[in-house]
Amino acid sequence: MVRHQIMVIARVALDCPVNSLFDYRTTGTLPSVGQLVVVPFGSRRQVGLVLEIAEHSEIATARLRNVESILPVEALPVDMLALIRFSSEYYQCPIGQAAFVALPAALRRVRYAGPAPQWQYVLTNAGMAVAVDEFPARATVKRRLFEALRLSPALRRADLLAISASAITLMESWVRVGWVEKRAEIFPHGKVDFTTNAQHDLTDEQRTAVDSISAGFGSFSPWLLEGITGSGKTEIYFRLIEQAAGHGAQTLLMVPEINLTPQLEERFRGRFPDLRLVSLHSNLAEGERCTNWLAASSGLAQVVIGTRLSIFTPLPQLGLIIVDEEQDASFKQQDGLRYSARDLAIFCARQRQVPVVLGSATPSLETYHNARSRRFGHLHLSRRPAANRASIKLVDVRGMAKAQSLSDPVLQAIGACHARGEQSLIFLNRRGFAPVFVCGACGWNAGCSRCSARLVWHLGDALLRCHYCGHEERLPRACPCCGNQDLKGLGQGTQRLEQLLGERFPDARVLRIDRDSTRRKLAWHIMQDDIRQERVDILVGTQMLAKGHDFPKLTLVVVVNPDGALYSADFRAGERLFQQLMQVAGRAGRADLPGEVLVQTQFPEHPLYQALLRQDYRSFAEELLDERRRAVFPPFVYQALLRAESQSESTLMDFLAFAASHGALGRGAVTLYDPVPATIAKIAGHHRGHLLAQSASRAELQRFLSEWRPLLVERKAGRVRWSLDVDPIDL
DNA sequence: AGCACGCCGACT
DNA sequence: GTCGGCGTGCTC
Repeated sequence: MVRHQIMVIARVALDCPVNSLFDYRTTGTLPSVGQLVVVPFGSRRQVGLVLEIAEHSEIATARLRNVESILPVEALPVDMLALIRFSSEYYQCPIGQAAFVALPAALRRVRYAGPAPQWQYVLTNAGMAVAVDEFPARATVKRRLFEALRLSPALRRADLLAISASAITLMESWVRVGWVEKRAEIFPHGKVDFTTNAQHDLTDEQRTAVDSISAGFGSFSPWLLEGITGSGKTEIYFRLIEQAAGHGAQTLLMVPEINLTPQLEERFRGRFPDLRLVSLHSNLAEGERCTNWLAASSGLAQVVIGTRLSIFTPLPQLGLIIVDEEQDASFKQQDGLRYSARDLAIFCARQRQVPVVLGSATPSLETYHNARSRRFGHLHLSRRPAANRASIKLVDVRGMAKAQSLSDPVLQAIGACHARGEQSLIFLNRRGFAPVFVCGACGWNAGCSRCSARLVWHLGDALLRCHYCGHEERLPRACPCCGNQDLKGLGQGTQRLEQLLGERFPDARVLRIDRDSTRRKLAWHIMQDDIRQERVDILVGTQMLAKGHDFPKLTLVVVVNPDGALYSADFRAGERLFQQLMQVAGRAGRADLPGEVLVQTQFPEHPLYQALLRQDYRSFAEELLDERRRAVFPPFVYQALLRAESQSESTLMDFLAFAASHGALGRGAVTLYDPVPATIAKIAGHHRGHLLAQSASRAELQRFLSEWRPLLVERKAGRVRWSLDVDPIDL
């Protein structure tokens, strides 16, 4: 008698850009949904995620191959699988690629054998007996490392790297001589910090916020927590986390920048040395990230601090999600699975029935609108006490000679600040010496041959550099167009400001901080230390100085001509400018010193600046919302952007025209606009273009996209790289 | 994404 | 005559 053999099929998501699962036969131990398996795929073996178990397959039996093995990791819980499915559908990304955004790289290795221990270094009794003076005075790394060991109960790999790249080798040699013991532990104990550990009383507003949010523990409740720098948001987070942990619940705290996690982590550990905290961000070593992820997914970690990717951490006891600086653009992934971690946080909170807190001084209009229309609760923290709040002033530079980049009032303020022995920060979002290099005779200006962008003059090695493709060329001596030798740089870059300030204030120590000056490994780290140790008087820098860094002696912030954004093509430019200016203003005068912010502008009467003067984001946000409602822009409409690029302009335009010809799929509920060239129409020889789809209904837009995308995938005519960006934040 | 198969230019 | 360019198509 022929026994009918029941076949069990595992349907597996694999990291390849095909929006379907792959069927495999199973032998031996049956994998379960959510488990990671090793499967043969083409000529390779790959790790896949089992998403379904079935008894039949559409694929001919002869073509089916076997699941090779099951990785020694717990299966992903169903809510994580649901999140993966949702983000794949919503962001129009193949399921396999969505699945693997979630996993630490170590778990994607076919050879994964189990969790690697995470080492911590602790001084032994023998080590304690060593005096720092036994090291030669010039052995600075040795001294610093040893000092760090004595001051801290335990050092992790990451701590060592922060001290020096060679610290690990050094530490291992101390392990061998018996000064240091190496332990495998996941949760380092915080060094108790009595300054932050002091239980300061909450203000009434803070108390209200904590009580309102914690009343919603155990149910979905979204909150906007609005409050400027220094208004005490972090304290509210801490109290909530403490309460959640008290109930045995885990908290996910998301922050925008990798650089800010160690700072917050330190502070948190100091405050709650006994809470088990892990951090998750892409700067962690592969092993460490995996360990931390496992600690979170096992429920062991009570708190996870991380960047956007931490939204994909399975948290079995999740009780609270906090998104700090929710308006920050870094919560939106800009390639592959183009997710918004903030929006997914709201999805997760609903799915898991937990509160989600969106904290911001200057909320995104999307969030602000949600709060205003009562979909979100709205909590407000007043400004910090007037005594140490930065005052903002506008400096009208209309009619000022163009060449003069810093106005007299600004120079005076910098001088006065320096005279008081305090630090100032000059903020200019332009690297290099001069952004335009022109011929005085014929008007020729240096452009990039591969991009539709101007070359920027950089001092030092006397180069013209393209900020988009990295192309560099020598500074020409004569105009390549007319031979004239009268070539000059127009406009201001950070290098030119640095030079100017150096000449103007010869006794001040000027430090420039931008991507160029911090390119070297650890350079930025060292510079931050120099600033804190007051070895610097005047800082000149770009964006990167705006965020989070707390320099107590910094009391003056100057913003040089940020007017460009006022009349930008991007409808979000104004919103972003205000947010950025408030953020920069937050750098001035913390601690006990009053701060001052000067904004040099040609449009002092512009409503944005007028609202800024009053430090009144709300009235400005109201105005912007009104504008958006009238112009039918987000958040009153939903958008998806098709981004495409090709070496051939005509191939690009053909593709976009093809894409644009399917407007009928929208059934009248979706508008497809005409294809347009991107702001920078060509980068590194690739022409770039966009096509915007828009609808008043999120569901209609989704339905449209799910029918539209397969048509675009099908079409193969010429080399076009393209992607869909759902809820784009820059057009 | 990789990787293999498949048809057209410059080389030992 | 081949080596190799990347165009196209497939992976259960």
